[in-house]
Amino acid sequence: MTEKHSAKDRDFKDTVFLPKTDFPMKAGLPAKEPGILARWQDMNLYEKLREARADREKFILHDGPPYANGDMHIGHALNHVLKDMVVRTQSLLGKNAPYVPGWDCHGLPIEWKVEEQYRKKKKNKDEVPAKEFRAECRAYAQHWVDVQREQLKRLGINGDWDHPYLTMQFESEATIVAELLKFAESGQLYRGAKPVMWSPVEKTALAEAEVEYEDITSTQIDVAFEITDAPAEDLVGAYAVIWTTTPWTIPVNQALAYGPDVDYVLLTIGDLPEDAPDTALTLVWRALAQDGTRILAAEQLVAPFAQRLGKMLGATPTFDVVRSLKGSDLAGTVARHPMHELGGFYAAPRPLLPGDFVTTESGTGLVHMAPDHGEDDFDLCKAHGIEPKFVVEGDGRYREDWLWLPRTDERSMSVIHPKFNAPDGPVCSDLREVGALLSASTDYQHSYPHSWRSKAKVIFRCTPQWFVPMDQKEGDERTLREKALSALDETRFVPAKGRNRIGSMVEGRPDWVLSRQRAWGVPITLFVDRKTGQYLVDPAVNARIVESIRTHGVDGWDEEHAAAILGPDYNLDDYERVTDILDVWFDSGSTHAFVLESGRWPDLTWPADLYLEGSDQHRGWFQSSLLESCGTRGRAPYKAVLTHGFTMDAKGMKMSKSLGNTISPLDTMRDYGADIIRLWALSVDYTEDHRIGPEILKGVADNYRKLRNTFRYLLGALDGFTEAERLPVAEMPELERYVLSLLGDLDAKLKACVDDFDFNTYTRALSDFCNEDLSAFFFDIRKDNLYCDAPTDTGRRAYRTVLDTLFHALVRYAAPVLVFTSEEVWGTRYPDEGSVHLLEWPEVPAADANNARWDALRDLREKVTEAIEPYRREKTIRSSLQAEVEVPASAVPEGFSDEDLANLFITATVTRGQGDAVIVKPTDMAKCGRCWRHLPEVAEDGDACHRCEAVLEGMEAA
RNA sequence: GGGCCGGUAGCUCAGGUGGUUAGAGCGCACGCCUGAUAAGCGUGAGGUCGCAAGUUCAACUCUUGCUCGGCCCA
Repeated sequence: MTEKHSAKDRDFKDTVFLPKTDFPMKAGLPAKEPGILARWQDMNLYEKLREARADREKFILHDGPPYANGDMHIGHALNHVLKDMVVRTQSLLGKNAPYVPGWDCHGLPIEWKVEEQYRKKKKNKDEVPAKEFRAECRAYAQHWVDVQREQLKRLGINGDWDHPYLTMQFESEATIVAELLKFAESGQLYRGAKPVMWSPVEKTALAEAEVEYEDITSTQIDVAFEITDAPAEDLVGAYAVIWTTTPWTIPVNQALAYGPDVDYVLLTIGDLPEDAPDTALTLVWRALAQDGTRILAAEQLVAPFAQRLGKMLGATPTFDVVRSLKGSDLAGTVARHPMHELGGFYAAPRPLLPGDFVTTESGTGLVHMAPDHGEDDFDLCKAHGIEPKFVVEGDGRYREDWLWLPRTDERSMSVIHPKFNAPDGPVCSDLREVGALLSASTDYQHSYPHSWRSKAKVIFRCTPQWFVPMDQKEGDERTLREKALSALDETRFVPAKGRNRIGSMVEGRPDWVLSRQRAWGVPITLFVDRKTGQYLVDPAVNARIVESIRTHGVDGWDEEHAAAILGPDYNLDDYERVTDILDVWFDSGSTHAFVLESGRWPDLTWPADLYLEGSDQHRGWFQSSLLESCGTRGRAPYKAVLTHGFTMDAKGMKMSKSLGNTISPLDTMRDYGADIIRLWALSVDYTEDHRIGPEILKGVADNYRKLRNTFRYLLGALDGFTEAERLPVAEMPELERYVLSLLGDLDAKLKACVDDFDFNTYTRALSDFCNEDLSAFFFDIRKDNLYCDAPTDTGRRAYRTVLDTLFHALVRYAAPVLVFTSEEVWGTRYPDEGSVHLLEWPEVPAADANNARWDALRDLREKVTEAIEPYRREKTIRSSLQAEVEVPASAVPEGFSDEDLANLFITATVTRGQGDAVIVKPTDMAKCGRCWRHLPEVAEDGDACHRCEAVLEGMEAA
């Protein structure tokens, strides 16, 4: 400190009231956040908040369970930050907003991982008892639940982490079974069939993800089906030609399909060219031509068909068009199976059915339908009352008693065996024998599904499955589909387009297939009467089923418990114990029952106020929950649904490990801190797909720093503030009241954002207010008062009172976003007052200010800074305090004095002129050594002005 | 291939029912301040509003096609 007392040389720095705070400019979040987290844990923040809001209105956000497999990824982070923001903002509004996180634990991916571990140990899954296998799946899921729980906690997600829900908890499993039995009791279950991907080698159904496509060469054949009946007479006796690459499906053909919009031609066979070789085939062909044989095929596909024939005949045959017809003209046409002479199944008529899936890309435009072995086939046949036959068994062989056999060695082969399908194999031979095989060659290259594990070919095969019907009228005369659709009308969707998306899915979806032929999941706990095929509905038995699951978990349905469950009134031998497990979507669709309704978490209530997940869940959880709840309770389990898009890389491309463009939230937390990820998630338009990348994160970090510095300034400027210093709003200068009114506007805007779940606007409004209204305007103008006015000065007291109000409002607004930083801010000022997260939405004092007048004032202020700029460029003026400014009198809003204007514009003087322009000139006045203002009373640069003189005297007296 | 959705400055986002030179914040460049200092203030440069047709006196805004990207299906 200088000892010189002459005003001229004195350094006044120590007499100026600079902001003072321990709050560091540099955040160091990665190091700091864990400590804050530990404090919350020690003080039981979640429980404290429950107690504090115990008697308040509730807001129930029901957590959709992520799959317990692998580390948290960016999608989890986004989803949970949004959920946390919802919960925290509702809590800030004073509501009781509990959050019980959950996990989805059953299902195939976990089975795979456990099997993978087996393979490493050279163990065979089939040799491990099911119970033991499930125990390992359970342990595997639990491991990842624990890992993800820690990662989500680290993100600052506030929830009941000590009591999460898991779909594999016995209580959950018991409720899932109870829900299933509700469907059973109300008759909303049936056993049907569906073609699934089936591996004859592994003798099991495969999921799409277990299948890989490989290029192979298959036999392709053209087969003639004789038309026996048709509305058009010239079709009768003609041959419909079909083409297939799976000859083995011909023995279960039940129909033909045509495209209603496809153009067909009825053809007669022309003579073969003279140079065609004389073979058995050509002789037959010439005879056909002689007889006037007519064939039917799609016009566009005649040429490739002729080429295939040409390869067989040695010369490409010609055709004469008898007439053209539209596919729709084929309605009502009936053909017969080439093997019709076998009688029975083969003697039945084969109708031609309209199929939208029929194209003219390959084949003949007529498709043979085996409902047992194709999805299109199955659906089309089902729609026309034709049922599958189930004649290919699990090992891929035709059933021994099937009419087409008897089995010989070659006929007992698996249908995927190349010899079975070969041109000289059993199917082709039989077709050739009856004159129906027009061509057969093993030269068709295409991609075909193979088992991911065994690399063997897979087939489509119908297997019995349990379904929930979508279109069966229930007790209230409405179908499940109708109930679901009307439930959607009563649900709020944010954004609104979500309704459209899930609505069209519910309208179009097929019956819900509940069964999976798997091990790790909740069993379909049904006893089926072996005689009638009906499942048993007995409340007493069902109660024992649920009890057994509650006691033993999913093992409670094992064979060892069956007799006890069934009880003395039934004979176990009369019943089939279903061993399928439930689709995991039924598990998660039941979370509303075992989480919200169960009473296991007393704070929770049914239905939920909100479900919040990614837009992929329109087909997933939103829908399974809707169907489950509509089927059992007649309404949706949620009042509102909020969806978010997906996170892409910096270029808008999907993230994938193979592209190497993934961003891990774990890395980001380590490098930047959780608050940065949170701010990112709440800054982007999460209702659509959005991006993340190094540049974006850098931008978020910059934005964070601006917010952090606003708080740092507030803390520093409020150093030593006491209640005694507070000034009533009515006594404040107009600028203070104007800023309070801006705060009121912000408050209203933020509240609206909370209601709309529009957190992007929320964070933007918050940050714009800090930057524009505070830092660049209010704080800048009042810097002089804060630094240089006497602590007792009314103006300074007014300013600090408003800063205090701002502090309390802003720290609350920021708390749901920057959960760690806001706690650090709060703790810096109030080290002993709990947590910022226990506080409620601030009361912002009403302040009157004519904002239109202030808007005009700020416009003028902008013109003034603009006008000063050229002088600063040429360095005639350095600080704006050196500028004397003349502004157009007409541009000044009423009620501001020249002195007001000089303060607001931070200039030496402001005067009014009659012109239109802002005129600037450098001041001649000397600069006060303390406050740096240029004032007439200052004789020499460095002297103190009157105001500062008085302040200095006051300080010396004290 | 089908359904739905999206493409506005380097980045993140605004732009009721079509109407003057398309906005903001950040970043960037330049300058000021050196008493919020790895901070604060100011000025400025950045956009053929994915592309192409069309409707219209007039289109970022409406229609169609294309393209790129996404989710869900096949």
